[in-house]
Order: sequence, then C-alpha cells, then structure tokens
Amino acid sequence: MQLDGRLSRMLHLLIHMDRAEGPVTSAAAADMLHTNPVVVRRTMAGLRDAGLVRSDKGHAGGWTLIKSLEEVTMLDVYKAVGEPRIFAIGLADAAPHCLVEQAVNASMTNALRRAETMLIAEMGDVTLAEIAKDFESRFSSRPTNLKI
Amino acid sequence: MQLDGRLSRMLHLLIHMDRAEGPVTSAAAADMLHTNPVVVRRTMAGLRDAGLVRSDKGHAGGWTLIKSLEEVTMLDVYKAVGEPRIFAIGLADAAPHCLVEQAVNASMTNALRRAETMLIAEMGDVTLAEIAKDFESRFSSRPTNLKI
DNA sequence: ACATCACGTAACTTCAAGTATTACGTATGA
DNA sequence: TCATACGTAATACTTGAAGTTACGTGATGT
Repeated sequence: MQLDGRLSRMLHLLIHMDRAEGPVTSAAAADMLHTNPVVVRRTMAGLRDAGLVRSDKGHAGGWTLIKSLEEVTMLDVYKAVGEPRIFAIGLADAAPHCLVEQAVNASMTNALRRAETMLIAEMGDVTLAEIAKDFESRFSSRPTNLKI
Repeated sequence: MQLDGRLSRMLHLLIHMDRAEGPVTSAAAADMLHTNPVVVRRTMAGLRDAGLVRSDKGHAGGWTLIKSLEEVTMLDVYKAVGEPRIFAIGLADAAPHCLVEQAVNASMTNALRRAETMLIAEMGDVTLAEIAKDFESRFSSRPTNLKI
C-alpha cells in the first residue's frame, strides 16, 4: 500500500485557505499541494459534506473555509476525509477458525486498539489554530535575505 | 496499500511450532497460514536471523523454535520481520519548503510518534506465552460434540 | 552413490488502495 | 454567451506485500 496523505494535505490546505483573501480554486490548491485539481475536489468533497468548507462555481468561485481554525481539530479533518485506515499492519484473517489464530488476533487487536485510541485522542487535542500558530513562529524566525 | 500480515502470521506460526513435536516444514506452515511455502521461508528468514528459530535442510528438516514462548514478545517478532511500517497515513511530503506544511508535519509527526510509542510499548509487554495461555483457555472452553 | 527431501533465493506476477489524468457535464457570472 | 470553476465517471499509474515458478544447495535415508 501506498501512504495515505489526505489528512496531511487537507490540514495544509485549510491553513492556507484561512490566510487567503477570497476563495481558493482547485487549481491553485493543486499547485500548493503539488497535485491535480481533481484530487483536490475529490478530497475536499468530504470536508464540504462535513461542513468545514464551502464550494462555489463560476467566476470568483472556489473553496472557502467556513469555520475558524479554533473550531477545527485534526480529528475533525481526519473524519472529514473519511476516517481512512490508520494502520499498515494488521490481522492475516479477521475471522479465523484456528483457536491459536483467534488468540493472536485478540492480542494484536488489543494493542492496535490502544494505539488507535491514543492517536484519536491526540488528534482531537490539536486545533488548526495551534498548527497555524506554530507556522507563525516558524515564519517570524525564518532565515531570509530580506532582513536588515 | 494492502495490509501487512507478517507479524500476525508469524505469531500464529510460532505458537503452533511450540506445540509441534519436531520441526515444522515450510509446506506444513504454509497450509496453516493459507499461503505459500516461499512466503513462509521469506518471512521466517528474519526470525532465523533474529535467533528465534532454526532451519534445517534435508529429511526431518524444517523450522524449529529455539526460544521458549516466555522469552519472546510480540515486539521481538515485529522487529524480526523487519519492523514494517506501522501507519497507513502519513505526511504528503517529508521535507517540504512550505512553512505551513512544515508546521503540519510537526504536528502530525508528534501525534503519530506518540501512538507508535504506545504500540511499541504494548507489543513489548505481550509474550507469546500469554497468547498461548489465552489459546488454552479458548481451547478448553470451546464448543464441541466430543464432550460427554 | 544417489534419489529424495527441505531450505535459499532470484525473478516475475498479482493485488489493493491512494494518487494522477483525461474527459465531459453543470452551474455561475461578467 | 462564453469563460470560469466545481462534480464526477473512467482509466491509468505507483508501491509494497503476497503469491508463484524455477532452480540451486545441503542433508539424510536406502
């Protein structure tokens, strides 16, 4: 399997959208994310359904953030992109006849479930505003030739 | 991506090997795991390198567990199969120029790292003996027509 | 000796899911 | 009315585990 970058990309894009003046088109977003406008629309569709963004057609159309960054957590975005599978490792057979394998499954499921619970909790604790604040900090301390 | 079942399979197989009289051939193991002998050899090679099992060629050859189930944790097996990637979700770009994306990466990496640390700790806490004990419990309470 | 057994490994194919691309339809607004 | 921008179906690409085929090597029993 390939890595699922949807959560990462949407977080990135939402913060850019918050800083943008007007709507951001799929084409502009695709440039930011180094991808394709269709991929943007496809992924953003989930965020629109979740009530995080709005989409408008025609001239001056595009995508608009309709929540403040304080109101949106990483977990909200994770859910909005469809709660993709978290783990790349898992059970060989989810419903085995073999009792040994059933015991293995119970043990692995227990470990994975705890890690997943931890991750969900972590994601629920991070707002986009906090990430944006970290960006501001990085921005003001960036190395640049523009400084006097 | 497809699910990585190597850890699950090796846990299953090691417990069967502990209960077996002599060595278990790759063909017999493949039958247990509903897979192919080559897949078994390929995966077991890591366990042999890690000192968990021994392989012998020729008649009466096959795979033998050379540790007791008490000595082996789920984490040992995870490491022995090559510490496969844990998460199916991740960063779109590991080294982005964009400072916003850098902040997103930092935030996501932090959450993922904590979950991974939790999972590693969980895996290190579970011995194969504990899983085997759970199997025994399932075995003795199984529904069967053989009971009087 | 030598046939058989079992592992060792290279090479190739299959499979799944995210990602990328093309194409076309629909709604908006200058 | 025509350019703009989203909506979405269809198709191809990518990546890594899993599955297969094929052949080589070493060990054992007759």
